[in-house]
Amino acid sequence: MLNYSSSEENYLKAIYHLQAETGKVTTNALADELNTRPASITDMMKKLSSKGLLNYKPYYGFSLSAEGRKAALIIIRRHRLWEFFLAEKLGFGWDEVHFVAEELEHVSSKKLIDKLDEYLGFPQFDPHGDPIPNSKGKINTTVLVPLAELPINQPAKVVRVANKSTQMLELLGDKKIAIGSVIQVQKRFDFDGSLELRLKPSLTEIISEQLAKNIFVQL
Amino acid sequence: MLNYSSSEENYLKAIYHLQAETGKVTTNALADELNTRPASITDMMKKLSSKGLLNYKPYYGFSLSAEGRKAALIIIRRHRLWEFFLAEKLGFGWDEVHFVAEELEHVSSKKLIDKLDEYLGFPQFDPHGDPIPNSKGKINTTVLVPLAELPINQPAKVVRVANKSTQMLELLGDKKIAIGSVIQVQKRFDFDGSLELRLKPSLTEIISEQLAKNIFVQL
DNA sequence: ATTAATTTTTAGGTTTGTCTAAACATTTAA
DNA sequence: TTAAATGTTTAGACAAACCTAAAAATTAAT
Repeated sequence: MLNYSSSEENYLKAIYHLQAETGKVTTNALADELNTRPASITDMMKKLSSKGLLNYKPYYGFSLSAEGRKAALIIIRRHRLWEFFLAEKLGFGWDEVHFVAEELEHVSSKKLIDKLDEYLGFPQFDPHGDPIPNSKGKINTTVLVPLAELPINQPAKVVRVANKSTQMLELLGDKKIAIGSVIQVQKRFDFDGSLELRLKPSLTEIISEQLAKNIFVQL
Repeated sequence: MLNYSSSEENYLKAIYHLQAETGKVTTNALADELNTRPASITDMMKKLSSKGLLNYKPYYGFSLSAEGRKAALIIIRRHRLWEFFLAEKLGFGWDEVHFVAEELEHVSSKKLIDKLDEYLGFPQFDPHGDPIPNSKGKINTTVLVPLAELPINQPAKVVRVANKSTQMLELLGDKKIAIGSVIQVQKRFDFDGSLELRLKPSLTEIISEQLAKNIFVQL
């Protein structure tokens, strides 16, 4: 198993995420995601493609090779296992785990990660509901329904939140929405896409369309 | 609290250890400890002294400032807490923990380390018996007796091993010596300094002087 | 007390990962 | 369908952390 620098790992991860979320990976989108300049992206793309981790032709965009994808999933595995550890064992809030896991994910010992996985009881999802790849880099990719698209009066369970910002997680806390919450959409306001949710028989909340797009449910 | 690069942290730690073990810190000794060239040491000494972490005058050697010492102890704290975690919670062997902790120690979140400390039950010693500094950087410095200097027939408990190499830990495993073992020196062979130890009424072992110098006991 | 050996520092390079500014391609709009 | 806007790449610099080779300072030996 090869070893990559922290920078290389961050690029691989960012490419994977952009590919999964928006379908296409462009120089500017990556620069934006990684808070770097487009020129730095071009440089790193050359490097990673020379290592066979991605397919790249100038001006034609890029995508992860099979090897690059696998490397990205290993890094994502580390990240999510550490997030689980921080939340479950050390009592971190789900809005705090991401930042610390960004550092821990670059510790590269495979044995460490596999032992940690075992110690944690082979968890399937991180605290935000994202699936944790297994030690071979295989990931469970169930397609989930964004709350914004849930039919009226159809009960469903919150299983994932897509945005990890403190701001969003604070808002969710305020609305009493967490992973596992069972929700029903009582009304959809077409004007702005906002939703009236029923959380418990006696508890309803109004949420914006923007928030609803970041909450994923399972029927 | 300031933040240092992994390299800076490794230098601080190495200086601390050399200072504690041999009393003096020279350019060559440090280069040796860190597997770098003397020229690199000089470069970094300039950098660290300009940051106020050590006292340095060309050709006059160097020593940690109060701030540098505190920084070093924070890094050592992280290292030893991770070692404890790896051994205690993940089931790593004591010969495996050092290497992985070398990476984990550079993750800089103070909250992470303090929560980890709490989770582990505020351990006082790492798996090799080295004391773990507290969150303020204070370290317990009991002076211990090397087994090589233990009087004949005086029972004592093994509390620390100074060398962390796989080779030494393998040898200790073979001789059935571990932290906590109660030992008596039955005979000292002046020719080569080797010792005949009594581990249990029915178990004696011969060890070299070199090994005996790396084992520390408490009466 | 010179000379020799050793240690430390300086001078000048290299690699990695970043940057700015300018050039080049592609896409969009008039 | 050419011009403008946008997106991407190249060219050249820079800082961090390392290196080699040579110079300078210190220490040891005759």
